[in-house]
Amino acid sequence: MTEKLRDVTDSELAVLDVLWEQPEATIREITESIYEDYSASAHATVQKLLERLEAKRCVIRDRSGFAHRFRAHVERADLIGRQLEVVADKLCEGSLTPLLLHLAGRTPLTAEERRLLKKLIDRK
Amino acid sequence: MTEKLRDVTDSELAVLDVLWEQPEATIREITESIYEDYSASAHATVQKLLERLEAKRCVIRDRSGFAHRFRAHVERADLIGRQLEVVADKLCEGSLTPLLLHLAGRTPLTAEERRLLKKLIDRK
DNA sequence: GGCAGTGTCAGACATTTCGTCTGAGATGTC
DNA sequence: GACATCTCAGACGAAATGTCTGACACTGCC
Repeated sequence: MTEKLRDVTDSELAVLDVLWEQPEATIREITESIYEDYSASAHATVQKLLERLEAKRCVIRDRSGFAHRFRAHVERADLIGRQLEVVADKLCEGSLTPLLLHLAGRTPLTAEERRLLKKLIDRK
Repeated sequence: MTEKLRDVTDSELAVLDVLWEQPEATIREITESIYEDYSASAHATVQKLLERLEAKRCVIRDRSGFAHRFRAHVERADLIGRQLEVVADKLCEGSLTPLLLHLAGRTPLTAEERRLLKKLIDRK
């Protein structure tokens, strides 16, 4: 379904961060969130980032109004999952299990997190 | 210590794969492992990849002989850890815990892996 | 000593990606 | 009509990446 959807850039991520904060926004609003001083070129830059994010299916564009409105089409968790798959493909022949074991061995956890984690593992 | 050590490319990874298989190798040996037919240009390509891997401190070069000999300076697990950190930095403010929880929720596991995993979580 | 084979190294090259920016033109407001 | 605001197409430079060439050094054998 999701087709290609290659990696998301840091700059693109900044745009997505805005869209994860509020349900939808125009280019102008996003630009003002990201750059401290608004300018025509900053606007154009954000426009280009959104264009690429749309191509990557990370964003949905509503063209009905004069100024287009954008909504996030992926959650942060989707991106996390995707990135983890990329790592697994590169280094573990696609299996996520080694990543899980790796993290389990060296991530500092609170007692509460341990409990939750074990519950997740046993879920079926 | 490890300085910059940026991301490792797929082609560079192919070189590292060879070096993870055998303790050390010359450029010629690596080239013959990767490309089906050896050629001067393939040799030069591998040379360049090794040069970059050396700059990234992923490989150690022994210049004492006529043909240099190379050894891996990172383990596959190091790279896994590094990549996971990159993902965490990009998407989870540097924390590995979300990654762990994410994976725990959706990685298919055998009973044996479950057992091992819980042991890892409780260690310490 | 000379020569063929093999090395290293420096650097060029085309391609792609990424962030930035400009200009043309459409649409809205007053 | 004048002006602000928007989209869109496209150019731009910098950087990364994989590939390749040419110049030169070392080894070993005749």
